Amino acid sequence: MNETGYVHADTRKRVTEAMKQLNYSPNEVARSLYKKKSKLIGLLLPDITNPFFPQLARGVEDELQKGGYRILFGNSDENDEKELDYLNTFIQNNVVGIISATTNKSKTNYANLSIPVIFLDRTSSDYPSVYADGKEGGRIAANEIVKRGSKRITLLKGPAHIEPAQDRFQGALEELSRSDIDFHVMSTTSFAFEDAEKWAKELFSMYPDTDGVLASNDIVATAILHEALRLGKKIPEDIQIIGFDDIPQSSLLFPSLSTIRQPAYEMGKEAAKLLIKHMDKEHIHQQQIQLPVTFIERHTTRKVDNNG
Amino acid sequence: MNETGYVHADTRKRVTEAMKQLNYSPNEVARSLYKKKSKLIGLLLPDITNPFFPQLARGVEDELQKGGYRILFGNSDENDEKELDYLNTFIQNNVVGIISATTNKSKTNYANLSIPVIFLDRTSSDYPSVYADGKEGGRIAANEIVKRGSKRITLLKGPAHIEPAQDRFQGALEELSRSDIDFHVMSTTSFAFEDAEKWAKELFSMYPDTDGVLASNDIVATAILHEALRLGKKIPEDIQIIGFDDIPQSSLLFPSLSTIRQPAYEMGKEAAKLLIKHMDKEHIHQQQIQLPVTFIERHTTRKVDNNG
DNA sequence: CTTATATGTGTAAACGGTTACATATCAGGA
DNA sequence: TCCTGATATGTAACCGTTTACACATATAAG
Repeated sequence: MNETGYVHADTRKRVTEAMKQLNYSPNEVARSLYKKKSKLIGLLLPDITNPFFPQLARGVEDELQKGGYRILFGNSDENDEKELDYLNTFIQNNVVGIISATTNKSKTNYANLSIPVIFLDRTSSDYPSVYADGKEGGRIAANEIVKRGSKRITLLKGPAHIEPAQDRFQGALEELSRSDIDFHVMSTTSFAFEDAEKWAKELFSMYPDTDGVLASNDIVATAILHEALRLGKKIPEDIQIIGFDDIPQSSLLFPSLSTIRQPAYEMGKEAAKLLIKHMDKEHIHQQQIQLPVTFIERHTTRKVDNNG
Repeated sequence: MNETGYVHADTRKRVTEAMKQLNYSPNEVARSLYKKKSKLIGLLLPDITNPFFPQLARGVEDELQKGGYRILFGNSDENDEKELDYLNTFIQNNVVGIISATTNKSKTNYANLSIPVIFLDRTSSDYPSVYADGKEGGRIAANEIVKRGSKRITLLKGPAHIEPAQDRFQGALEELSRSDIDFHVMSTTSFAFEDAEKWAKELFSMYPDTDGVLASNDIVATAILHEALRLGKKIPEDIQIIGFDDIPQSSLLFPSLSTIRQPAYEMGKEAAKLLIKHMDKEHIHQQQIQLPVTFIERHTTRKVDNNG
């Protein structure tokens, strides 16, 4: 007997002792079946192998664990079919909520769900979501690199289907357009390091006199950094590089990477908190939580120089 | 009707169509309740935020996903209570198997489980397990650094409660003892980068003339590398460093890190395969799968020199 | 016509909990 | 004595499947 009715202290004790003796633990499956509710939530990430996501995942877990929730986990690889597949098994297993960092553009996969869904690292006007201010991040990056004297900037545009990549690109584009600096845009279609190495080579062969690169994320920035070093360029004297995300390894590079930091762990936590509020049917004021982004000055950018 | 009895093709078609129209999908919870079996497996890792583990996790997922299994995921932080807690909820949710990369020494937590358990990145004589040959890795590392001319070696001993850390230490110790090289051992108690930075400082203040470091893993090696660089040492001329694991960022460091590679992704896959075999009650020949380890020569070690 | 086989329908128990409700006992207060 | 509240016990329906089995019908083979 949990919660209701009159239970004498002695009886309660006898029962708990019996439970211990038989080492009984309630079957969550049966409970879930009757209640049509479990203590499970679904977490869908593009690829846990991408160093940005473990932080997110950990934030989510740490927060959900406090509420006694457990995580059903899947990698979507940004593949619509896989995503739908996971979503189905999530609901088949009676999850009470979903946190998704991946999405088909239209979000049709999520339209008919009767449980709360939080988008993480993704924006949405229809669904609650938690994300960093990518556009502002792009602006900051552009502003900082210009302030530090780069004159021929290459702006890397991330994969078109990845929302946050486009936001940061737009922000940077906006800011660069406002300046009187020469720049060109180079489009990339993946965030994999092996691909990034190719873009890096291409960049320096097409635009050998580039003296500033705004990378679409830290992985791409790392590839650029490597290639620049390989070509004998001095960093940050000959070329400045600013990344995006501030994944853990960025501070470990040499020279360490200046970047725009997204607070990944906090984003995960916030998403979990927001989900719990939704599941508790609390009245929610803020459906969209935008976290701030900060410039982390390290050694791929020069010290700021007031003379330009 | 699945499988049994006579079903006319037409009827089958009518049924599937009806399913589609009502967009019915079977409730796994009810199914699981009756069968006392789910399609869920529990995956327990120390900390997904440690760059070694995402690869493992991905290997596990990719393989299990093929068999239609889904993952209930938890981070234990090598904390016995947390581990036990997750184990309990795993069984309460009718998981059909567990893959664990974490353990209380005695493995008492696993003693009374009626479902197959595979230890991953951990050795065990009582349970099936998948791990890399850490001892041999330690030997190789010691041999390679000696071969390349380091004369005053510091051997870093990882946290005592982490099995693989001890294996690689023993291997290196054995090999160094056999040589006529001076070396000293320094004990560390964590793999966190922030702590590693402290050991690095301590190492160079205690043994300033060290010309070779065998690190307990790549994170620690990275910290050593940083500190050496900060002190103005030339790498690999003044000091050679060999890491362990070959986490993705090791090739991205500057100079890039020579290390002993563990095939993390494959280890995850093998563990999943072995688990599936156990669940299918196949007769298992090899309960312990040891994967080979390889020396990855990069730029924190000198080119091999036959003169010593 | 009988029988075997193919196909379809219907009923009910079981899985392990939760919830509702009915009932029984016993104390103390009116 | 009667009533009320605290405590304890018992019964049954329900959650959505799976499985077993009984029964009905049609068609083809002997």
